[in-house]
Amino acid sequence: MRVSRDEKAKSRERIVASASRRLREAGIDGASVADVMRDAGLTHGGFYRHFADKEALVAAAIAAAFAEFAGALADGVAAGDPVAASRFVELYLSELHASHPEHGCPVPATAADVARAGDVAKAAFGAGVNAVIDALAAAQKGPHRRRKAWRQFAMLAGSVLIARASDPVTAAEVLAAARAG
Amino acid sequence: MRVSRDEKAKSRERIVASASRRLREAGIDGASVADVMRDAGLTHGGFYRHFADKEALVAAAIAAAFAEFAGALADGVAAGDPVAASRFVELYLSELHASHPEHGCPVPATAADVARAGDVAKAAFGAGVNAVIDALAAAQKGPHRRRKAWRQFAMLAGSVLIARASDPVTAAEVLAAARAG
DNA sequence: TGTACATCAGTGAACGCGCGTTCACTGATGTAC
DNA sequence: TGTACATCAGTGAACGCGCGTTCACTGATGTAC
Repeated sequence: MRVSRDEKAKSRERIVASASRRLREAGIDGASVADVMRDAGLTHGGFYRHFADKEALVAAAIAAAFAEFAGALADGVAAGDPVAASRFVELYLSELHASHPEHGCPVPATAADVARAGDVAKAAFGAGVNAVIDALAAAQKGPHRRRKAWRQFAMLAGSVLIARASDPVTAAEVLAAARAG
Repeated sequence: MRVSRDEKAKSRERIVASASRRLREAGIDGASVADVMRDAGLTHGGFYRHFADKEALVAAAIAAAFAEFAGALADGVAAGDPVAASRFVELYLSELHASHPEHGCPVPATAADVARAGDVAKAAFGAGVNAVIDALAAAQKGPHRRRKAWRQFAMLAGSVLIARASDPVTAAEVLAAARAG
């Protein structure tokens, strides 16, 4: 049942896309190899034709999640468009984003897991978050744009993180406070 | 081998303290019942004389972690002492805190896990984070103190979260940016 | 206060389960001539 | 271009392992008289 090189590349893409979703939704432990492969339309045994081990998949999935997120962000806030920037903040702090980690920012969804993972995953995460900051720094004004971008982004990610882990009343309060900033 | 009511209460305290440390260090899945009980000087079989299931332990451990953290914070920043408040920020953003989640703030350490847990854990988390905000709001100035406290705390927690999940260079950058804020 | 008995905190073996990973196998793809 | 053979993507069963939870048992504690 060997498939062509093209088919293999497409399989790999589906595996990584599936892992990137499941990772954000269920965490590293919750995204089992069998589940990820099933989502990709494959059985679990073939996994090791694509990745050396689960850690390699996690690193690829983190990179893919950031590429998707930072890519959309860079398109939106390109050239310092202030309307796009404020729309990004609004969307980031929305109930929709808070309740759908699987399609959202990788930072609140995966950072705690990555903090306990190996250097390969941390390198992928660091590169990804730097790309986000690059895009956000372009939308800042005045000096110290990059520092400002870090602080703003940390505030956004922290707010969504707290909202997701709290009861509904507290979740609404932290998101409203962040929107007012 | 029955022990006295006093001894049982002490056992429970040791179990919760051990769980609160392990939870922050290794996450919910990483803090196994057997490990927690071993840390408390007991064997795993007796666990169910203290808790209905692991979820109940997690909720108790979250409450304990916040009580320890918010208690220390409230002592420090009581009566709006500005020196204590700035020392809190400095300590929160320190390398020491970033590299020792097991003795640190429960938010960056446990929020992503709690977001995937049940309502009991979320209620404990929400109550805990509200206590932190109560203490921090007292140290803010001007109107909208509570909103400001939420934004500041989200920025702090987000920064430590990102630092822990990143390569060392990125980690140092995000903490430095937050300190400059 | 003393005695007899019921309670139950803690022990350690056992359970079913899902995990990451390995392996023999299949048969279409890719390659050498 | 056509043929013979090696490669290897994907399948599905199997592995060892650690997990949360259950259970029979022990013997000191707590209680009823």
